[in-house]
Amino acid sequence: MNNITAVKGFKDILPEEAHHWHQVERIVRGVFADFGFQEIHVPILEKTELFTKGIGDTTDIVEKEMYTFRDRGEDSLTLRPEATSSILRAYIEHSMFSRSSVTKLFSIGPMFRRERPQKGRYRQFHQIDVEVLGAEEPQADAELILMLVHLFKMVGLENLSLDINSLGCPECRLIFRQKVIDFLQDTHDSLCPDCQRLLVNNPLRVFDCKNDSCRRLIQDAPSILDFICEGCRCHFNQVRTCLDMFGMPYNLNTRMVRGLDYYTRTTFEITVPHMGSQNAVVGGGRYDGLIRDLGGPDIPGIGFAIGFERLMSLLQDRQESPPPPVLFIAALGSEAQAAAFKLCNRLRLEGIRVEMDYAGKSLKSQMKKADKSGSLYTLILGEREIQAGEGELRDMGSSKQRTVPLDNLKSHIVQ
RNA sequence: GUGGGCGUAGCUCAAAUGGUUAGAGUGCCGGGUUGUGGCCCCGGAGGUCGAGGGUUCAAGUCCCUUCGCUCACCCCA
Repeated sequence: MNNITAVKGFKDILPEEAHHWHQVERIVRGVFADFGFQEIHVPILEKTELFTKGIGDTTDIVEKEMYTFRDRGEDSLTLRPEATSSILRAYIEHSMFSRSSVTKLFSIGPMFRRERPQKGRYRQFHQIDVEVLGAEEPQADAELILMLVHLFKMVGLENLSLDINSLGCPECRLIFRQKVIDFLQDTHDSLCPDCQRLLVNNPLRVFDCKNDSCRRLIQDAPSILDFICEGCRCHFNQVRTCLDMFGMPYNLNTRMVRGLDYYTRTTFEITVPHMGSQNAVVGGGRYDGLIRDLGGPDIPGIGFAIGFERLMSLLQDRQESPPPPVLFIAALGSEAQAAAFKLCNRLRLEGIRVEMDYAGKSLKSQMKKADKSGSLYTLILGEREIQAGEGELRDMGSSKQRTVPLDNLKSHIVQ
């Protein structure tokens, strides 16, 4: 087998799976509509600069996971590793902030990260991305989380674990950052090599380490909530009050940090057990300085991304099959075949799902095919039936059969 | 980037210590049976045993190399 295969980590979504995706998308879009979100399509290719500025140039994503190349010797371009940067770029580029004070957007599409593929992790994967731009109020945070949980409920998932935290603003985070460095300095040598490196570049991410010995050290580390400024503390408390108002359970996880540098204040994550370290189905948070950093006005924002493949893997048990055809036409002989071909397509134009076999095989073979397709009815056409302008219509459920006129077939079919 | 597992038919897998023309189930194609289909029966097509090299009279099996897949670490959604 020396055939050309798909690129490593890039997956084909086969028809049955695509159908399941579509079902979930429909539900998701319905929820977004209820909450006043509008869809935006942005390109999958952007100037590299957008991501180094947005995500942060010391993050793993930017450092070693992006698909970056030169466009025929011109600009450095990158296949987007996440959607927020692109959406904000579009928001700024089209001055969408001047249309209304608050803009609610969603987008669904592929992202690209060159990591080693694994269960629940692909190099091309899909995200459902949601952004609220222009709302600083804690209500916006709570509302977004409410919608998220509602969304999961609507697709049939409940009792998932919601973690929330606040990362503070750049000012108070700087103070906390130093506290962490001070705290870990003494135990520096006991940290794993990765964390030793992180301590210099991005000390908060040491909290994310799965290494047991690092975790033990971190247990006694200071909590960020003890160091955030009055404004951030107040904001976060209001978010929590709102969540309580909705009766929404959550874990306060002061060790949760995010892998993208742009996050500020409220962050949240939905995880599911038994998914190893690929357990984050949703990640999100506030990014109040990002629009400004990308060259736009100083407008606050908050959003989240759902890992589509991970979401779908949780739904595996309750997937419906694509709808079967309503009618299968089995034709015998070339004359009947020709008539069936015409009839088949005429009915399709009238909005009925019809299938037939063009190969002109034996009746048995065609009946087998009809049965396999799961069609509700089968119409049997022979030369004799064509002459008479009628056909044998069989109800596949009851096995009852009757002769029906071809020009009025539709009225005999109960869809 | 690091580590483990696995590559035999479209799919799921067999083939004891190396030993004749590499098998089964399922799916596909055809035929028989049947109340024109489901169940059952018969037949057919489909494999360079991932690739390359080595050991041997003899390699799917042993050794080396390589490629691919997969799982975990890492990271993230």
